[in-house]
Amino acid sequence: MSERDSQPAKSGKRATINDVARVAQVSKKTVSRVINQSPFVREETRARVQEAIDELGFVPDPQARGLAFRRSFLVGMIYDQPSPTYVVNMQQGILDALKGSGLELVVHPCSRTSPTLLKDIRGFVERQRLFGVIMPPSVSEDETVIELLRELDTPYVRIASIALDQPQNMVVTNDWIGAAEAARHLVDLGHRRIALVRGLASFRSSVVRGQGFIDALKERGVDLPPAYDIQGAYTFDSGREAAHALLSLPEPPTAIFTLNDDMALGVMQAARERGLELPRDLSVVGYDDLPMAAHIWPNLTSVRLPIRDMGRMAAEKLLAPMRGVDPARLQQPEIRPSLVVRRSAIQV
Amino acid sequence: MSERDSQPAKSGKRATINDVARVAQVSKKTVSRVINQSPFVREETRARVQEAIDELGFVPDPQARGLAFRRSFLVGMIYDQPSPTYVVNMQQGILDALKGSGLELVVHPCSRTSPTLLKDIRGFVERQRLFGVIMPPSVSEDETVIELLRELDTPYVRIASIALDQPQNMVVTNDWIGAAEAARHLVDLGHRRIALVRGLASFRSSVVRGQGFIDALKERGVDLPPAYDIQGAYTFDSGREAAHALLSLPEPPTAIFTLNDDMALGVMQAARERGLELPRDLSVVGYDDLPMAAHIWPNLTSVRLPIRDMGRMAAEKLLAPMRGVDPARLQQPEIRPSLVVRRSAIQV
DNA sequence: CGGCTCATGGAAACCGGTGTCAATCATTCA
DNA sequence: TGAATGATTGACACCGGTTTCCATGAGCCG
Repeated sequence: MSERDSQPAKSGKRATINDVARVAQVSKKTVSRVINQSPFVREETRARVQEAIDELGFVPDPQARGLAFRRSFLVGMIYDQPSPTYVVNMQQGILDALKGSGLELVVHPCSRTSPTLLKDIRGFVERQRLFGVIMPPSVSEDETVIELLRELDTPYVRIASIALDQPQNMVVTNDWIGAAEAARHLVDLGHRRIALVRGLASFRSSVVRGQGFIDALKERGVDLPPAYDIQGAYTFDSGREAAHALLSLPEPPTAIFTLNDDMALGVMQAARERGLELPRDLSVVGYDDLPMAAHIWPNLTSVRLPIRDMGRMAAEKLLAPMRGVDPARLQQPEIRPSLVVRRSAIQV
Repeated sequence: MSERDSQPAKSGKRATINDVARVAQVSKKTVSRVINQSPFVREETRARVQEAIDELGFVPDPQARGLAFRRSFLVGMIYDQPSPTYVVNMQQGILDALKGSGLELVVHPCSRTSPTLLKDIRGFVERQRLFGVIMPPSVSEDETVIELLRELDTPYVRIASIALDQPQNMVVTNDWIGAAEAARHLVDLGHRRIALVRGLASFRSSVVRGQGFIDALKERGVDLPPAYDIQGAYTFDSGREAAHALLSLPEPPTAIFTLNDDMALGVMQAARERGLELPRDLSVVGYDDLPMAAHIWPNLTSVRLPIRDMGRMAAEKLLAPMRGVDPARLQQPEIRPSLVVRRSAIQV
């Protein structure tokens, strides 16, 4: 084990604001001003206080500060997203942005179908007096939850595939484009009989992605017959069933686009159950680009969303007021997914 | 959207302990006693106070309470585990146990190789005055971190594959058995040339699992020649390389056991790159039973660990003192993994 | 019936910061 | 030079709980 740092132990006791005040020969209120970057402190005084802070290794107690501010230094991530990869990457992104800010991330999974959803969230947010809340789909699309957060006067940022809210409260992913790219890719490979397996209709992403796919096909002069437009549920099994249905058609598709990777796996499974060889007999394109997409056989062509960056941006929006950032400058460009071409979709 | 509950809005303001005291006609100290379940309150009084609490919907402020207790109501999960599935499941388990306790979960990924590891953790734990910390491997195996937590006088629970600490601080998984089961399974299928791809040597699990595998083979009279014992790194690529090495041997194995599923995928990839057909030409068994194990082709036989339960147990150990549970009664049975038999390993 | 212990409840200080508002200081204007 | 003006700073109450210490009433014994 290599050598590691660690604080000089500070005599076992944490320094308080009073200690700093004594050392710097000022009142605790002035120390508080320095901590909170108040502009009403003479530079000379500020420097003296800062020196005392550094010398004592003083770090203000978040609980005491929070009590006085009537707001904690905790950011809540409320999610009902079932994909572990999505969740962990987003947590990472949020933590990237939170680093050094003194804020911490509290995770709070939930179920939109639970009858106690609102009570749970209210309890969580209100009790902890959260600094802010970040929500990915699909809970980000639940207006009753948003209404609750507004009532509780808690800042929030929603991540979703369409702008449901003011820019400072949204990180928008352009899922239309992602699906459109997939469509163009398949058409360019020569496919004409291309099927679509959608996700849960209750997810906006499913609608937006589906539309992007259909629009792009149309652009290229390809039609999506109703029989090729299947409603899935974002699960492996729903993908499998959809594929069996599609492949039983008198004129089965030569390519299938699924709105997430789990369903793509289900499609591949079904194809093999029917004795097809992949990718020769069927091209498949997924959405999400899970790590395993690159690890399965054949490697899955998929649409990648920069989840971690999305988490980071969401957290930055939450931090903006604290940092005095102009909200207008915050209107980051829309998140654009990119198609990662691998070997599951080939020339027809 | 169906009807949902939600508190009756309580006139916009949260009730404080003073409000409760006024309504119940007692001092705030008495209310405090009721909240903290002090035995020195007459039953009649306690009931009256409880009634007032319920009527007002009073919930004590964790920040104020924490300030007075000099300890927050936050549980930290510190991890360097790269598998999203593992992390999310463990978070779920911890939250299962925390539900209703008033504690929240704060996540804190870290890197054991970072030169600032200890400083980071110290800052996190000390600043937040964490109620406790839960650590899965491999950070749970880092004694410098444990030493730090002891110095900070912060309760912790370690999850690991061997008992590194006192029972109240440990959730132990019996990885020896999991690997042994895999070995027996392969031998029972008729395999004799069985190879092992280990994980990072810095993970205890890799050592324990490897030993379990070797011991069980020996039990069955099968030997593991050095050329069949490959050091991997728990990554897809390391599994792939290991398999290429193994399959280039003059006498290649007919089965490969990898100490996690990612490497199993790498092995499968390598096999296909060499034109082998799975599972006919090579049996593969993994460890972890990631969700995708059941979704890839051929379905991966793998060893499953009840990660969520492990997280729950860890959190319960942390809560035990608060609940006045006898630490002796806490010595839950060791966690036993189970082999999930699928189709990636077949009769030779 | 007085004295004493035990169980309870209350007043006030404290946890470690922040807000309010008035006092102090340095400059500038008349 | 005195007063006005604006920049700095500090005293004190307060955030919402807990703990310490003391007072009070009840029950018990001689």
